[in-house]
Formats: sequence, structure tokens, C-alpha cells
Amino acid sequence: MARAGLSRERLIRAGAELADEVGFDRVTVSELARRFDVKVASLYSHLRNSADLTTGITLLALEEMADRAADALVGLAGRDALAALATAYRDYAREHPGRYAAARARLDPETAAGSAGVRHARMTRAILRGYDLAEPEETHAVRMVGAAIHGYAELESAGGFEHTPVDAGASWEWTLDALDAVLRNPPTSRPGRPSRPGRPD
Amino acid sequence: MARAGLSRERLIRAGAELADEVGFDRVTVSELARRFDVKVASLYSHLRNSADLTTGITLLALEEMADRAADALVGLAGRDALAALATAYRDYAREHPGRYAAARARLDPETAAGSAGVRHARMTRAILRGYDLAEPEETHAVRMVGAAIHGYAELESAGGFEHTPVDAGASWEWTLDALDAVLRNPPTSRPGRPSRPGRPD
DNA sequence: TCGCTTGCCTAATACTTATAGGTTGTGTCC
DNA sequence: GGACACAACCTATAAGTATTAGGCAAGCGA
Repeated sequence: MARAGLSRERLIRAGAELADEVGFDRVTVSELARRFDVKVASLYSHLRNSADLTTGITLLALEEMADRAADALVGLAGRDALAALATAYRDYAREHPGRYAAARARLDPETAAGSAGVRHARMTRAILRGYDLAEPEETHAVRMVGAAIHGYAELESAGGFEHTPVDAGASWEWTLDALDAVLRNPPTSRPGRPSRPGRPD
Repeated sequence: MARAGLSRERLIRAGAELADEVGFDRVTVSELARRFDVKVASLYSHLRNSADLTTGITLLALEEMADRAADALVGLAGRDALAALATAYRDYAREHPGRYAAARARLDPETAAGSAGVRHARMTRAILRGYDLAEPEETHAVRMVGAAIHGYAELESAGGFEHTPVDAGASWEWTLDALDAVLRNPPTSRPGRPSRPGRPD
């Protein structure tokens, strides 16, 4: 009987394509077996279980996104770097919605520590270091920027912007400008009324 | 045989509690039947199918969040209103992670149009109207603020802030200040930067 | 060529979703 | 107060998915 040439690598890659086609939450080992024209049990020689497949897809997506972001970042700083990183994420989410959803799935701590998630965190912080914020403001900024980027990518890929006839790309550029502006001129650490230091009305 | 007193209402409410306990993606009709000590088939008199249950939970969560937000908003404007709305979402996400995840699930267009999602959009826009932005900037702002709030809530409830020893509440206040500041003084057409070749969108 | 490893198989179990059709509790109408 | 109709819950059944155990054979190394 001809062999299908399965391997963990190939299965996870095919699983990622499946995720982009039907959604990450609908990835099943059964469907994967069907695509390779193979019985389900055969996959269990290469995958421990169903979760092994899905976390494999998550790790793959994190790697791919980190690679893209790193490529986009070379030689850039300031707003250009921020825009390059953010747009790498946004583009990835639009091209690979299933993989993007996979990348947002929660990992257990040890797996997360060994994943490309670490590179993402480092890149974000490196960019923000260019804005000269002290701690804890830099951490605040990392969180805000991460929230804005991933929130935007998620809302957009979930179709949340389709009700309003304003170009999503224009809102994206505006958002990047806004983030850049606020990072250059961050709010005071006092939770009181903002006095916008250094900028007259 | 004693009757369990099932109803669509009760089932969806119990489903929402189940979601908060085990995660929205692990809500099943089987588990729900188990909790009511009833056979699975019995639920199908009250629910059309499994999707009927999950979208019911989504709609419930959207309603609850909109009610909370509306309560928090009375009599407020400006940064106070922004903070009230955003914090209503954040608190809801922290208290009810499963329901919050449900609220972010995608609905088909007609269902979405009849959902409390419409109220959310109206409230956000009403708050931003106070910042006196023209179109399309107001829409850009709606998208940015929505992305930042929901991105933050999601990252936080996914444990994304647990690696860094900076209080998540402090970052939250800083982020609200930053959003308020940038809305008061929005980016025009790239202040102080040459216009870059735009990406075709 | 022998034999061993590995790749894929059949078979079996358990759980979830879903439908069809039966039985019984209970409120309502006379 | 009894009959009845409907609603609530049941049993039985079927299909899809996840997982494990054990078997056979392809094809590489000796």
C-alpha cells in the first residue's frame, strides 16, 4: 500500500492551511486525515492528540509572524518602525485569518516561554525604547500598543468595520499616527485631568 | 417523573455561567444537560441546536455589557465618559471571561443587526461626539478606541500581562489618559512628517 | 536475503450533536 | 371534577470526532 508521506511538520502545515480556509476553531484531526486520504488513527503516530495539532499551528503562526515583523523592521525606527511592526501583524491577520486566530490562542506557560511570543515582546519593546519612556510608562506603552494593534486586527478580520463606509486602511494609518503622537508626548503618570505637557491647545 | 423546569431563558443563562467556568469554547449541550440532570435530547425542545445556545449566550453577554455601560455612562462626558465605558467593558471581561469571549464571537449580519451590538456602537460614537471630531476622523477614532479597549480586555483576560510586574490597573489608567489626550489633539495629516507612499487598500 | 523499524491499517470505545417518536405531567375548558 | 391537549421529558438511533490497542507490510540496514 502506497504511503502518504505524513510527518508532524507536514500535518501542522496542512492544519494551518485548513485553519485559514475554515477557521481555526474548526480544525479537526478527522478533516486533516481526509485531506491526506488517510485514516484518522494514522495521524496519531505523528501527533500526540488534537491539542498537539492546534498548539503546533499556534507556534507556527507565532514564528511566521515574528519572521515577517523582523524582516519589516530592519533599518527602521520611530513611527516607521511602529508602523512596520503593526502593519506586519495586520497584513498577516488579513492574509491568514485562521493562523492569526491560532496565534492568539492561549498556551501553557512553559510552551509560551519557548515560543516566538518572546520575540514579539522583545521587538515591541525595542521599538518603544526609541520613544524614550521611563518605567513603568514603557510597560504601559507596550500594553497599549499591543492592545491597539491586536484589537484592530481582530475587529477588522471579524468584519467589525464593514458597517461603516470609511476605508479601513485610512483608519489604520490614522491610528498609527495617533499612537505615534501619544508615545512622543505621553500622558503624565498622574491619573488626574490631563494637562498635555509641552503642547499648547 | 419530576420536571426540571427547563426553558430557553434558563438554559442560556446556565450556558453563560458554564462559559465563565470552563471557557466559552467548551460550552456543550451535553454538559448543560448534565448540569440540569436531564437527558440531552430534552434540551432540543428549547434550543434549535448547539449554535442556538452559543449565539444565545453571545446575545445575552452583549445585552449585559450594554446595560452596564449605559448605567456607568449617565451624566458623564469627556474623559470620564470614555473611562466609564472602557472600564465597564474591562470589568465585565474580568468578572465574566466566558461571557466576554462569547460577546466577541461573530454573528451573522441579521442577528448582529438586532443585537445589543448596535447600542455599543451608538454609545461609543456618542462619547466621541464630545471630542468634536469631523468625519472621517470620528470613525477612525471609533475604531481605534474600540480596538484599544477590546484588545486590552482580551490580552489581560488571556493572561498576557502576567509576565511583567507592573500593575495592570495602572497601565489601564495610563492608556485611558493616552486615548483621551490623542482624541483631544488628534493627528492631522501626519504632523511634522513627510507624506509617505500609501499602501493601496 | 533477513529482519527490524516505521507507516499506515482495522477494530473498538467513548463522547458530542442531532432527529424521530413515545409517554406522562399539568393547566384549562366544560 | 374529569377529559383532553399540549408541553416537557423520555428512549432509541445515527453520524461525526477523539483516542487507544494491536496487526501487517514496505522498505531500509546488515
